[in-house]
Amino acid sequence: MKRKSKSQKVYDYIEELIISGEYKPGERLPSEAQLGETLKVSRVSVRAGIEKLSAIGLVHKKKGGGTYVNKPKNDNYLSVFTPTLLHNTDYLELMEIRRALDSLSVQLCTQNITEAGVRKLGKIIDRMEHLEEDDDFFELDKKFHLLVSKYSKNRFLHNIHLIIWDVLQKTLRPKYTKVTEPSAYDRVGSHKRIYEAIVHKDENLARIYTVHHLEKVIDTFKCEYNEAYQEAREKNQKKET
Amino acid sequence: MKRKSKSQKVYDYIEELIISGEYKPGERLPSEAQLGETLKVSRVSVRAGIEKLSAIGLVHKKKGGGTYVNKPKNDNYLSVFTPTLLHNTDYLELMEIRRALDSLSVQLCTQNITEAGVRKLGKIIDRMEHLEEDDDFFELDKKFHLLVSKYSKNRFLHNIHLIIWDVLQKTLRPKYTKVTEPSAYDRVGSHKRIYEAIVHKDENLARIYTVHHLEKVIDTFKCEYNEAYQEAREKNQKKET
DNA sequence: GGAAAAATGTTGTATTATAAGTTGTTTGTT
DNA sequence: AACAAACAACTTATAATACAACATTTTTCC
Repeated sequence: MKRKSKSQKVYDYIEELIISGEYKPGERLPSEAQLGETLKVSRVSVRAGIEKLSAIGLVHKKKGGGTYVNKPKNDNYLSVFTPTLLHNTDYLELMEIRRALDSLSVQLCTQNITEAGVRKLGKIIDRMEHLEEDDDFFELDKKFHLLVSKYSKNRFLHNIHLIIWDVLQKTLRPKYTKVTEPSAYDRVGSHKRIYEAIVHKDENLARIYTVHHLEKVIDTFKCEYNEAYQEAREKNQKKET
Repeated sequence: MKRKSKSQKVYDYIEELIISGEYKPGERLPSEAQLGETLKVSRVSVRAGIEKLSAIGLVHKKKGGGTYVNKPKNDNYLSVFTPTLLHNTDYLELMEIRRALDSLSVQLCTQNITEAGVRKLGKIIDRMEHLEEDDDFFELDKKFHLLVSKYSKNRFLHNIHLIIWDVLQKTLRPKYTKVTEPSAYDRVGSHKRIYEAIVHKDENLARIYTVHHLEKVIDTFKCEYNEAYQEAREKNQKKET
């Protein structure tokens, strides 16, 4: 099953090191030749991989200079949601956007959802209520909101949600349970309230519950935020030049 | 000033032909060798250019098969806003998203804007009011809303707006004046009302005016929409297989 | 006619070579 | 010592060629 191409191997390798913070914004990557040696692939494959990274705005190349990790401020706009940039404040910004977009998508969803769609949502709620380990809740949370956005029948909206959740999965997953643990009960109830509003075709109520739900998540995160922020500062101070 | 790289040349060339509809979704591109011959560049450069197109999800490659233009349904999610897909209904969907995002950004903008920012917005309003030719209104419209989103101090939000306006510029610019012509007076007034609400730090009013503004644009477009839809249908019928 | 096999076309990777830009060092002059 | 020019080393950009891996089309054979 190792059907991964060489260029993809390079791509994944570098992406991983950027996301993990091994390569920091502004820093220069090893030369193509070096990377090729490290990964045991030819320079052609290295270039192909880096080309992709540069296309989505994770890095940029300077002829004769080298390849550099992009800083957040660069608005090569395809990097709207490059995973690297998601720390603390960034996460809050993202949730603000979700508050706006989710309330729209739940509204449209209530208008357009089919009976089959309602059944699918119901199943997710059901699984949320009968959950043993906490590990799976992220998946269910994701599925629920993506299903809602799907039945909004707005393709762009759905795609944006796909991106957002992909980013959340990559960056937040590890600390997710921690973040939402205090409201372990509410998180199921929040979703159930939204679901029932959709069932009753009450788009206004669904929207209100969605906003409430997200504001609760934001609040919960803000409590953790101070901790995380402190940790980050300490870490940075250690590595200060 | 011909600082365009070979790979960029390839990228632009293919992108243009895809956007213009020369290469249609599902269609196979000429082989790398052929493209190289056409553009007088080596296969390496062709591959680099296509690599980028593939990274942002405009095309996909099949080893041994060829390179194909992606269909809209493919949710290789970086192609959220690939210009090609913007026709009629898509435009309405996009405006729905704007209604949600612009009301958020104008709200945040009102909270966070600086005095210098207010002055910049004022200048744009001023130029809107003293406009001779219609040609420039799109630029002013764009600048106004991007400035608002910039002062929302939410980087993701701003980036999404950058994408949206880039798409609008590429796809809608030609027929823009036509679409908004009926409301030639209102379009200045709409923006001015928003601006003044921002000046008076009334975020709620600013939000309401923004929603009104966008709903007006949507309505105006819906009138044109029927015409455009008819044209599209006729065109499709001609090319029916 | 249908299936197997061969031929052809296409992308993926490797190798080698050269051009062109960047950076740091050395050298030479004052 | 200070400064500038020249140089060397490194890096990305492009090119040309070759072959591998996979896909499609054509031919061959039964």
